[in-house]
Amino acid sequence: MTTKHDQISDELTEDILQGRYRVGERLPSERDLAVRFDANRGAVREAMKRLEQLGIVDVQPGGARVKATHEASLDVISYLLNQGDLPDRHLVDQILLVINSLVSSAAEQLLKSGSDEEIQEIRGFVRVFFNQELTKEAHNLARIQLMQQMLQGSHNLPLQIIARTLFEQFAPSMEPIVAFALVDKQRYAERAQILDLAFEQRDLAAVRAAFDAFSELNRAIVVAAFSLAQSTPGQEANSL
Amino acid sequence: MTTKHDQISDELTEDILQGRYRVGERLPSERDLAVRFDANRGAVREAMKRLEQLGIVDVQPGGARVKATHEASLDVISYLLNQGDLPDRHLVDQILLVINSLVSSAAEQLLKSGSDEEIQEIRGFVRVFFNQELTKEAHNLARIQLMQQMLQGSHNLPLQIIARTLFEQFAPSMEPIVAFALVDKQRYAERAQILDLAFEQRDLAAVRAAFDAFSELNRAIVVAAFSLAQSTPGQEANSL
DNA sequence: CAGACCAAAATGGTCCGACCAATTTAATAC
DNA sequence: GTATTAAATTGGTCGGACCATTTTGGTCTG
Repeated sequence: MTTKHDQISDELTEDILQGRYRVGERLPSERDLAVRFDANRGAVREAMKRLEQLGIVDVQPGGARVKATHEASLDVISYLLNQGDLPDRHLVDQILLVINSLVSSAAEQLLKSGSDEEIQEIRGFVRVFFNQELTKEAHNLARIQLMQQMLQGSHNLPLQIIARTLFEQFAPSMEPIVAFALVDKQRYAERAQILDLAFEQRDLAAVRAAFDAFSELNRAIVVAAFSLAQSTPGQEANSL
Repeated sequence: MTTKHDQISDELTEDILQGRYRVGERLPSERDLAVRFDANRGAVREAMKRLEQLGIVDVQPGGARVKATHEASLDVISYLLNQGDLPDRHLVDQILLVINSLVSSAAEQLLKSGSDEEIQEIRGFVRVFFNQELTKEAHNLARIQLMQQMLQGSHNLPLQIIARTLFEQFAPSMEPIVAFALVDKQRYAERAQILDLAFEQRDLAAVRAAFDAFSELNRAIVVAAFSLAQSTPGQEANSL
């Protein structure tokens, strides 16, 4: 069972992100919230601490005030994604773009300062895609691992943290979509060939281009999956 | 005055990030920490909530365990930056790279889906650099504003959040460096011209190239400032 | 001596009631 | 209507207490 202060913070986060409080508005006092959630004030305070860390609330003596979404921390993404039965398509698209950009940047740093061994290692992960007999699950895993390896090879801590944070919120939200994903393994294999070659030559521009082409496929999968998922009646009924 | 639980969480964060606890090791119990900080357990718990949110500690019944830095949240960056009297040069470099990559990605989205009006607006911020008579402060501000406008024009919330989070931690840490910054306004003007033209033609590749060239100047400033700052005896004595 | 077992100690999660300093609100005087 | 002031509210902190779970130590057993 989740702890009480987690329930409280989750529910309040929902409320706020759903816009049930206007920006700048004052939240009920901790004492009132304690009553509402049938909890002790201490538990409420721990929940508030989380909201504060999430960057959606500014708590000061006198009262806690709601902040604008764009002032929030990266961790709000998961909440934003999970507001409907399907994740918000537009937001998913934005995230995909950012991840792509980050991994691409990782590739750049990898090429600039990575050892030949590291490049070879990455190529190993690229070549996985040469095999078109992969199961769908194996293919999914391979895509993720390739990106993670590139991130790791960048030796750029902020980059790694950002990408991981983003991905950890993104992946679970995509669960309801993943069943509809159709992977064109052949095209992946083709583009992996190009990417592998670009790595071999350590040609930055070529790697970026090849990886962009590669990412394009990722995006295409998601787009197609969304269309399928939306045309299929989702048999959920999730409200509070 | 900062609150007590903030002091506690700051001090503990220092300890952990400094490596005074090994990864996986158990932190002292909340009761012991309360004694050490001469505080109530409630205050300690609020501090722990922050550490948990920072992603540097995993607290569970039985004890709180230290996590690895790469599992942390983006907010650790400021702590990592402020561990010496000068920010860590290598980390600064990494951050600069990431920010550049993000803004560049913003430019891409801006070009793809931005209205002509938005492009015009951005160009306004680019043209500021045509004026080589700017004061140093004005020039600093202009650089920041240009990036912010590009971010905003991307209409990509995750992108904006990431960039802002990064920047908010980065900027204050650079304070001790900024005095040593020397700005080559002429080169900025030259490159701004190119960037402006690229925007006018809405040529993605050109914008990216121009912006990269532009960012290169930003990076050069920092590199030079670091050299100056390090060769100048910093007359600080900052410990606890 | 190693391993299974069990009781005691320790730990986080929650609750209650209380006090303080600062802010907010309401009442009051001008 | 506005400045002043007093009262109510709010977050920050404290102390002590109970519970369920986890750790820890010791004991018994093979």
